[in-house]
Parts: sequence; structure tokens; C-alpha cells
Amino acid sequence: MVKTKIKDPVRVQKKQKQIFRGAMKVFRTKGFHAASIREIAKACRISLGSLYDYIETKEDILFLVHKEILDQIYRRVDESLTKYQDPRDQLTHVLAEIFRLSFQLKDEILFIYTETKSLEKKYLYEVLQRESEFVEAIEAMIRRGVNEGSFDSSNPAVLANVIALTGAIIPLRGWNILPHYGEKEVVDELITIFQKGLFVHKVPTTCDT
Amino acid sequence: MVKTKIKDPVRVQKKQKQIFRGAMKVFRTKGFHAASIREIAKACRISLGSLYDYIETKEDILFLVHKEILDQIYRRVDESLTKYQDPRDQLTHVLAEIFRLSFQLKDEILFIYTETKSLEKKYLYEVLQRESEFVEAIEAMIRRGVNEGSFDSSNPAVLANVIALTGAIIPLRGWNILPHYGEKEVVDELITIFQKGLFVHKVPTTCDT
Amino acid sequence: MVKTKIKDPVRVQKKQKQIFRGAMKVFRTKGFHAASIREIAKACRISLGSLYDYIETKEDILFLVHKEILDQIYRRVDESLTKYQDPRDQLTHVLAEIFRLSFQLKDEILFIYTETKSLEKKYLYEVLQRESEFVEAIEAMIRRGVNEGSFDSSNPAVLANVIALTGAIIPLRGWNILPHYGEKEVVDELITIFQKGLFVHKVPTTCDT
Amino acid sequence: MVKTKIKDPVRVQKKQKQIFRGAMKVFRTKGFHAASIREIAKACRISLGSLYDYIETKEDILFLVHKEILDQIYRRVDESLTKYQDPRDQLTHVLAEIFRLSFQLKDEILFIYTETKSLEKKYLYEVLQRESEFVEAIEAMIRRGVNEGSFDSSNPAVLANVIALTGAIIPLRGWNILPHYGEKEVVDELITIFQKGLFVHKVPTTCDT
DNA sequence: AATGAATGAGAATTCATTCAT
DNA sequence: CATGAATGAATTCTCATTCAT
Repeated sequence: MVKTKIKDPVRVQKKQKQIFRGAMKVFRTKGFHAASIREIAKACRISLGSLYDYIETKEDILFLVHKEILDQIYRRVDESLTKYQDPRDQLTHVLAEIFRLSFQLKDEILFIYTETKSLEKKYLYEVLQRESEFVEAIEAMIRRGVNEGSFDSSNPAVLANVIALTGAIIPLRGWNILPHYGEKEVVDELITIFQKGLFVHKVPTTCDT
Repeated sequence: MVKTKIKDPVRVQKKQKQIFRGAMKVFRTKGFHAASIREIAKACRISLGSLYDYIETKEDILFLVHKEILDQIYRRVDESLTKYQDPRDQLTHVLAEIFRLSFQLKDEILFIYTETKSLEKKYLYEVLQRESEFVEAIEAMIRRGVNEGSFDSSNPAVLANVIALTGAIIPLRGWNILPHYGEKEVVDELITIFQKGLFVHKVPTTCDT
Repeated sequence: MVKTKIKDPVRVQKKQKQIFRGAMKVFRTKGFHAASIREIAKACRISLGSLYDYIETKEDILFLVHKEILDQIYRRVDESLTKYQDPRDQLTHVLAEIFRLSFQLKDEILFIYTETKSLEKKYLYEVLQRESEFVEAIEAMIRRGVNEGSFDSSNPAVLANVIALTGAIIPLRGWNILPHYGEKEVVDELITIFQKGLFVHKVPTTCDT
Repeated sequence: MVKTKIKDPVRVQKKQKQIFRGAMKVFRTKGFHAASIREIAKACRISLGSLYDYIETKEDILFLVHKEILDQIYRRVDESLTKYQDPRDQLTHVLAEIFRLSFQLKDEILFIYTETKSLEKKYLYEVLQRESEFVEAIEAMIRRGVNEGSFDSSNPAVLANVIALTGAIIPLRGWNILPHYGEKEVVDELITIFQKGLFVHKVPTTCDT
């Protein structure tokens, strides 16, 4: 996707990973705009000129970083999705994975949320496309649960977006949560909230008899 | 809070509002970093030199904008909070207000979420302090409902943060929602989600007898 | 000399003294270029607008300060010159006065030596003219001593310039002298140097007989 | 001493000389403050960006110029100092060298005297340190003459400072000398003044018998 | 393929001066 | 006469990008 001057694709992939790691190191503390290409090159341990053999624009780095982070997230959530069959189990474990990622990739997710706006159009489209597919997967999971009678949701698409958004709760609101509550406590609480909001209540059901 | 060279406080207040409006107009499309002071001054219809009579640094503008936006949000949510006594009514209307604001102040809230990181320390502290109080008010509302037996929540603080975060759902995920769903529909759905997650279910109670 | 908008000459004189004092306070630490008109106005306790009623340009202040400082110096040296008749006494006391001024007006003389270059032409001419007259007075004193047989100098004009320059030794080289030697010690040493360089040695004379 | 972004030290040295020459060309007429970096870059025939690869601050240029000028002066005076053994010869030739430099490096020395005050602390310290050593060398020369019975001085340190200061007589007072007297005439006169002030008079000695 | 020196457009900020009140 | 708000040209410095080696 990113145009390079170098032919060998293996070398390109290796270097792009190197660039991701170096860039992320700088972005973590300074954000995208405040980070200079010089700094990034130094953090990557690549010379300035060589860096430009693997990218064309500073924004290419921004895209590279986006891609790498989203890959990590989606890969792990996809694994959770395919691991369980029962909708309730599936939901519980997917939520758990999403919320744990909120803690583990705090800086990375924050970066995505604050810097996606700086992506130029062609990249933005691709990133949003992938994120869209991610949310659709969650939505599909909910719909399955509804169809099987396990879940109760009038608008799975909106709910899926709330869940995805809540996956950014630690990056975006950790300053107000982390001083008071631990990871396990928070993850459990978040899971409970969405379970309560989704699960069909069996008690009334039995009661009806 | 922002140091100015101008002595007349009335004039200062008037101009700062003018600066807020002009700056926001530019920030909306370019974000904070990409907006140049020259552009901002032009959008404010203030000369560059005069602008610097009312601020000391570009970051002062960032703070001014934060303050103005947060004022608007908090004022409206506070009104909702004091309008109703019954916890269920109160919750419903506060959520409604928060989620409607998500639509109405889409750009402003997005700005807050993406640019707060650029605030320098002294300003960041003040902004987070106010936001913290805002979330505490929501938390207190939940606790009252729990005490009165209307709500069921094991960790009102985390839940309050989820609610606050969801107030940014349109700014942050509108691209994935607005093409498919309208304001009323979304607001109702969001309210329902949190009601389900909070309200004590009376049916089981009567059933128990 | 400096053009003002104000008519009353008494008021003008009073204010210009005020301006000198305020300006000097700022110049002492920052020099002429680094001092802003705003700062100077504040130090003078005059409003910015009012300051500009008594001057036309920042350089007018520079000239005002020059004039005031040179007035002080020349007045005191002139007093010494007219106090004594005998060339040797006269020389001794004039030198004493010049070198004591080097200590007492350290900052002011330094200012003159470092900032005269910033004066615009019309003012520069006037300042150099006065300085020239001052040196001529010293030169005349030396010539009188030579004519009377007390002094021995082949080029009184150059010597007078050396003396005038040495009057700036503390401002210009105090950093290398003041940590080691006190005022009296230095003044006495300087007087001795120029006495030795000037006085006709009587011993050989009597010896010749 | 000046931090650069360029790695090749040979190139750095070459360019710094180039910067010195260009900067001095501008400083000569405008002084340090009034000279803009853009002007300096142009005079150096270096692009603005490239100039900043060799310096970090405008003040770095000030230091570079100081260093270069002082190097020239000290080198030449040191040569004179080591050339002669007899204190009287040594004094005469060192004075001659110093006073000739006063003519030849008129603008450079004037620059040093008027702009050293603008050096930031770390550089000021280094410059004064070197100047201090220079004066100490003169002082040591005087002391040797005193010990050998050739000179008569009660405070060689103060005298050394007067000599050093007189080395700036043309830069600082040339406007009052050059219109009337030529280089040779002035240098001879200055030498004579300090010889008379220092040399032990042999006539009285023999006379005493 | 890799290096790092060179470029100049553009950024934030300051400041002497004017002018309406 | 006095005040202080307004102006915009000019300043220092940064940085993405190119290019010769």
C-alpha cells in the first residue's frame, strides 16, 4: 500500500516493522505532529535518507503505524470470536479480550483515536473500512445471539459501536479510572454492564410458567 | 486564567469569546496543530498583534477553546441533573441530554477528545479536574438510585465513565453510525442500553412472592 | 534637541529626567536593543502613549540617556579642572576624578561605550562633538604643563585619548580587576602610571649641574 | 564547542570559517542585534536551513566570531612574546604588536568590546577566561622585567589591563585620532608612553654616585 | 542501498509605533 | 495631556523533503 523505492518485498516488510517500532516509540510521548522525521529516523536506527527509501511522506508513517496497531487488535479479537460457539460465552470472551486490550495497548489505542484525523483521505478510507468490518463482526455476533434467543437488542449496530468505543475507555479515560481501580476489577465490571444490557433474563421466563 | 496584556476585563471576556469562535472555526477542519496563528487571527477578525494582546501562547487558545466547550456541556448537563428528583427520571433525562449533546456538539467534543493531549500541564490539570467533577456528578446520581433501591450497580464510578465516554460516541464513531441511523433512534437506543444495565427489574421481585 | 508634542518646557524637562532614570534602569541589565519600549515605559511609570508625547523614536531615548550620562561626567571633570592652577596638581586631581568616576558610573560608562554605535547620525555627531571637547580640555591641560616645563609629552592629543579611554577601564575591564583590587588601590596605581609617563624628572635636572 | 548537526568535523571547521567571514561582514556595519540571521546566511552564501545545521542559535554565531577574532589577536601577540628575551625588547615589541593590531583589526576589536555583553553565560565564561590568560601573559612579562631590574611597577596586573585596554584605542577612539594622526606616529607615541611609565631610569642611578 | 548535507517555505512570537477615547 | 488597545512587518528557528556521494 505504501509506495517504496526498494524492490525486495522481504526487506521492505522487515524495515517497515522497524519503522513502526521506532515511530511508535516517539509518537507515544509526542504525538504525530510534534514528532519530527529526524527523531523518528533516529529512533528507528535508520538514516534519514534511507527512511525515505521506504516511505514517501510523513503520513505514510502514520498509516504504517495505524495498520500495525489495528492488525494486532483485530487478530486477537478475531481469535476470541472463533473460539466459542455459544453466544453468551462468545460475548463474554470477546468483551474480555476487548477490555483487556484497552489496558494492554493503552498508548496505541489512544494514538489511533487522536491521530486518525491526520490521515490523508486514501489511507483514512482503508483504516475506517477495516474498523467498520471489525464492528460488523461484533454486530453479527450480537445478531446471532438475538436470533438464538439469548440476547435482547433492538439495535445491534449501535450497541456494537458502544462496545467498540468502550474498548477505548482506558486510553481515553484511564486518568480517571486507573488511580482507583485495577485491571481485573474494571474488566469484570465492564463485562457485567454489557451482559446486563444484553442477556435475556431467564428468571422472568421460568417465573411465567 | 489566561494572562493578557489588556486591562479592561469586560473587553477581555468579549474578545476571548470572539477568539473561541474564530479558533473553533479553524480547528474544526484542521485540528490544533495544523492551524496557524495567522489563520486563527484572520478567522477571529483580529489582527495578529492584537490577538497576542489577549493570549501569550498558541496553547492559551487551546485552553480557551476547551474551557468554552466544557462550559457549554457542563451547564446543560447540570440543568438536567437538577430538574428531576426521581432517580429513574433523572437518569433518563441526563442520558438524553448527554447523548443529544453528542450530536449537537459533534465537532467540539471530537476536538476535546483529540486535542486535550496537547494542553500543557497547568491547563491539563484544570481541564481534567472539571471533567472529573462532571463524572462524579453522574456517579453520585447513580449512587442515589442504588441507595433508593431503583438502580443496581456494583461499581458506579466505572459505569459513570462509560456513560461519559458514550457521550462522545457520535464525535468518535459517527462516521459508522450517522450514515445508517438518525439522532432520535440512536439516542433512544443508547438510553435503553444504560437503563437495562441499571434499572432493578421489578417483575422478578413480584414474582418471588 | 528631541522633538516633543508637549509645549511646556518645564514639564518636558521633568519628564525627560524621569525617562532617563526609567530607561537606564532597564538598559543596565538588558542593553538598548533588548529593552522594549513597553518595559521602558513601565520602568518610567509613564503610559506608553504618554511616553511617545515626549519622544518620537526609541533612539530618542538612547540619545536622552547619552546626554544625561555625559552631562554628569563632564560636569564633575570640569569642576576638577578649574579647581587647581598648578599643572601637576591639576593633572593629579583630574585623573583622580576620572578614575573615581570609572568606579562610580561603571554601568553608565559601559552603556556609552557599547551603545553609542546605535545612535543615529544626527545624534552621534552631537555626542562625539561633546566628547571631543572633553578630550580637548584634557589635552589643553597637558599642553599647559608642557609649556610650563612640568610635563614631557610629544603628542598630548594621543595621550589625552589614552587617559579618556582609561576612564573606562572599570566598565570595560572591571571583571578582571575588581575581584582582586580595591578602588583606592586601583585609582592610585592608575594616577601613578600617568604621572610617571608625564612628569619631567627633576632629579636628572638637578644632577646636571 | 558549538553543537552542530553535521558529523564531518573537517566540513564543520570549513563552514564555520565561512560563517565567521559572512557574519563579520554584516556585523561590521550593523552590529550583532541589528543583523538578521537571514542577512547573515546570505552574506555567508549558505542557505538559512544549512546555516542552522552548523549552529543552534544566533548567539552561537556571536561566539564563533568572538573565538575567531580572539584567536587571531592572541596568536600574533604570543608570537611577539616568545621572540625576544630581554624584557625591554620584549615589552617594546609586544606593545608594537598590540597597537598595530588596534589599527589592523579595528572593526573586529570594536565588535568584541561592544558585543561581548550579548554572549550567553557559558560562552562569556570561556571568552573572559581566554582574555584573562592573555592579560596574565602581559602581566608575567612585566613581572620578569621588574625582577630583572629593568622595570619599575607597583601593580603589574592593573598596568597589564591598561595596556590591554589601550589595544582598543583605535576601535574605541579612532574617530578622534585617525583624522589627525597616522598609524606609525600613534603606535610610537603609545609605546613611548608605556616605556616611560615602566622603564627604570638609568640616569638618576649613575647620577646618585 | 545507504548516508547525511542542503534547501527554503512556513511557524510562532515580538515590538515600535499610531490613534481613538 | 494622558491612556492603552490595535497594527502588521520583521525576527528567529524548525522541518519535511531532495539529492549528491
